[in-house]
Amino acid sequence: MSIIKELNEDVKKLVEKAGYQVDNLILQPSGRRDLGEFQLNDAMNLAKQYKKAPRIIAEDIVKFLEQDDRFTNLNIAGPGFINITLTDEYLGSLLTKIYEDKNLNIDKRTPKKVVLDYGGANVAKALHVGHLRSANIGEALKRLATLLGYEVIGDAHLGDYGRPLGLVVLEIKKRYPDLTYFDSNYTGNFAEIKLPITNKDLEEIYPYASNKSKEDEGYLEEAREVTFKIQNHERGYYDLWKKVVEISKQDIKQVYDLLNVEFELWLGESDAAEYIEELTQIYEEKKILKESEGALVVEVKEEEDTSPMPPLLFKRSNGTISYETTDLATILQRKKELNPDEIWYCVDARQELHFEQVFRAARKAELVPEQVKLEFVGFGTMNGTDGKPFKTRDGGVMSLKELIELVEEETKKRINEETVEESKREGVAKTVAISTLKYADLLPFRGTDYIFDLEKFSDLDGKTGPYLLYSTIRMKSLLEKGKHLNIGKITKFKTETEKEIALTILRLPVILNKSLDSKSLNDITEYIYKLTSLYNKFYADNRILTEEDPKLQESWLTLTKIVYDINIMLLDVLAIKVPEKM
RNA sequence: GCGCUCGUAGCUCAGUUGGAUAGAGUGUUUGGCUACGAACCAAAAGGUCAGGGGUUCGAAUCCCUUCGAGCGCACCA
Repeated sequence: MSIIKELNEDVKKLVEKAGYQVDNLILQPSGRRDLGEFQLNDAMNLAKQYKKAPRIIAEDIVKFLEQDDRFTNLNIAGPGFINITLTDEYLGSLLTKIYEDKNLNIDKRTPKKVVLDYGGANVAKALHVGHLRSANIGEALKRLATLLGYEVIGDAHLGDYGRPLGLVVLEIKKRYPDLTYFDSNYTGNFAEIKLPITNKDLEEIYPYASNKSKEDEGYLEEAREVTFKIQNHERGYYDLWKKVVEISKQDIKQVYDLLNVEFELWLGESDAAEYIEELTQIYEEKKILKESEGALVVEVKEEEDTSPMPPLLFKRSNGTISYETTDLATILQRKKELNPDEIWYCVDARQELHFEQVFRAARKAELVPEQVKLEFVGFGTMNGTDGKPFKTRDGGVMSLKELIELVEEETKKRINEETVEESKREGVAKTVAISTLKYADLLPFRGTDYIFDLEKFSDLDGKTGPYLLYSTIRMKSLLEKGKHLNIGKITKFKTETEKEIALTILRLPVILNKSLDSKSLNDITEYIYKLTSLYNKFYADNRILTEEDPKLQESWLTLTKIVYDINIMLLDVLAIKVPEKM
């Protein structure tokens, strides 16, 4: 348990001694720092319950708080706010403990096994700016949950099934009709046959085929047939598709590597497809499937629904499998192979209805036990400055690779040539560019749409990734220059800024848990900026290495180390790498 | 039509189970390197929290309503 939580418990006991019962007591940072460091609002809430004036209750509580020598400057303000300040000695001792053991500043949770579905990559399509959010949020959530004690298995859940692949294979057939893959008399092993196609070709072929299918009904019908053939493992078609997936996967992985996104599993929709037969059997046995307009559906509408709730499309009238069904099969697969306590889906908010249907259909067939939580973690859409989904000037969608390169051009210009040796400059420019993108992307609340402004994303000053990297590197540099000096105890504070830093450090456990509760990273991105900017103010106002008071100097160095360690830890949670120098 | 998410400074966004005087960044104006790294620090200016009503000690936050925006509503994924 964190030391700040222990302090909360102690205060709670004192309140109980005063004769009042509080369920969940939390010392909040005071909104009036001129009156105290923390505020306790419970007197107002207790007033109704105990039918007493809130100020009387506050006075009763303060009487007991006054007996504890860890507190000072206790006062009551307004309707009954109790302001509490910690003595310098006590505050310093708390920080010293945190320096000695980081775990005293984290509240771990009861372990759980979670499967996290994120990324959103589709085969034969380049990752574009719209894929940034799922990758960043998913990866950071995974790391955060792991830090707080969960076992999290990230799955890329590759979009490697369905009509898009049918379209790609069809178009390849049109362009290369003589490929061995299309020779039904071939008896050898298709896996050994080379495909004269690169990932670049695929990225061109898919949009072409997709557009053509919208204009040409016959072409679309052919694509449906090819999709059907692939889904039924027809020789040649199935093997060609496998090959296409392999080529595409390698390219996708490269981009995720750049973003520091690492999946534990690289399963795809097609892997879940192996469970479709078993899935169908379950639904048939439980008599859940219904025929409707030639298709098989699952009714998921409930009595109390006020919103539209169409049935889940299990099998299309043409015999192909819909993505609703592969998502159900994936749940079955995860239950059988991983048996998680929870499954989280980090996907675009526009898919909410789809997942509601899937979750209901899964419950209906009891694919997972009742207590297994299925959670939709939707994020807002990335729009352009015109408020519509982001497009480049020529109307296309900007690929992630292009975006990274654009920002990299900016970071290259700013590299300090005196500290970074030439051979490392390119790598540093890339690391800094990625930090810019990731931090800007994680800054807004997860659920709301936000504007993708290239200028904002290439901004390197102010509340940005580079600010955090620069400041953290500067702390490290300071610690290295002062490594011969004493470090380890915080016994003195000289200014309010230092106390502010100390109090901010103590908020960490609450921030981490709040962030995991809301499954949004903006609490963490705001927090790390707050902590860092406070430190930078302190840094600008004081000369640590030449300070003559040895106790003050040790306190300052110790404080620096704690802030540095928190930054390193939180940047790692956000999957942002810190270069040695920049 | 039904439903979901929203509307906060010129712009982009925060805002704690409802808490005291609504905050950041950016932009504008201005000051600070012979300095532990200036991708930094400091100061000024900038608000009818979309409008109206309600709940209460207290509302940007909860409820109702009007206006406005984006998104979703089975054989695409």
